[in-house]
Amino acid sequence: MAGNREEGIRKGPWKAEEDEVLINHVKKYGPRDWSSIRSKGLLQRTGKSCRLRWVNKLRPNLKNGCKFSLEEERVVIELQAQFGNKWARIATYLPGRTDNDVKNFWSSRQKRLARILQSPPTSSKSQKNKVEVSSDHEVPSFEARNISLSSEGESSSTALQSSSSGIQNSETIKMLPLPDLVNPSKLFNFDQDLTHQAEFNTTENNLCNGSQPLITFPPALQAQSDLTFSSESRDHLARFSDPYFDMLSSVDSSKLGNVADLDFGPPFLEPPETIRTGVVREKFDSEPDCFFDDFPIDMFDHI
DNA sequence: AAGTATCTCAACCGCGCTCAT
DNA sequence: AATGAGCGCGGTTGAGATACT
Repeated sequence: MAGNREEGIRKGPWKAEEDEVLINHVKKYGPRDWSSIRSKGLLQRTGKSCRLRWVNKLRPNLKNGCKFSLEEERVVIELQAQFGNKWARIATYLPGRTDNDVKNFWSSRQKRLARILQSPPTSSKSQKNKVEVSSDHEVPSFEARNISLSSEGESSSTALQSSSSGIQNSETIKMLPLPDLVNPSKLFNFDQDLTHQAEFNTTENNLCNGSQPLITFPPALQAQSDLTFSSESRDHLARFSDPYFDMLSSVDSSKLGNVADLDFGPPFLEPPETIRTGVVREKFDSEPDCFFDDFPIDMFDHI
């Protein structure tokens, strides 16, 4: 009876003895014929389970228990934007990482982002960044406890920074309609959307011409919101849209305490004037644990 | 110190593809 | 050509660890 056959299958955490049997099998026959392990009576595990265990845990040269480096994060972000959720493919670019590792990394990153966008303000400190809404959509407040600053910024990031610093006050920026941001299906590609659907015009004309929007979105996204921001707000928006500016990952707070000494790479080598001299940098030094606290209040007034 | 929230990781499940029969 | 087994992949879940209040 099939039920009896299924009953013999072990599930759950692997024991050391099972690992040993699996390793011996691979030594003998190579990483294949997974189903034969059970049919030979070596293990009461499905072939699938055996393969998974080997690929994710027992395979040589795995970086088990080792957090993703900034470089690895950068690669994942870049390749995810390029390939989508092709974790196995992305993992091939990261020696020692499995598709499961990449998948877990991305998943927790997205969860953090989702929570940041959805969680209500919990303190008087975060109240100042509370989003005022006039629509009937439920709108998240913006709060983040951690930021991560990739040391691998690219020229696009630098371009964004310098672009932003050139914007004059009261320019109009087309933004992704908020309801789409709140929609979970969109939410999980939020940073990707901003990064890849927005086109940032960095021409000299636009840097100097305050009447033109510097951030333009594809026509499909331009329909709804015309938002007006101060130049400071736009600086932050540009950082938001930088694929290598990962505000969501943890960073050593002790290092942030002396942020001036850190090497942030290109995005921070030429920070916008507001960051170099203004209140943003000052706050950043003193209160590194709340990214959105750095945003001027006016930036969300129109959402 | 205790309770709660969040994160990380390992493992399972279902689907689809490939290949042998 | 049809079928089924084996495999690979992406999505999801749950347990334990850690951080926060």
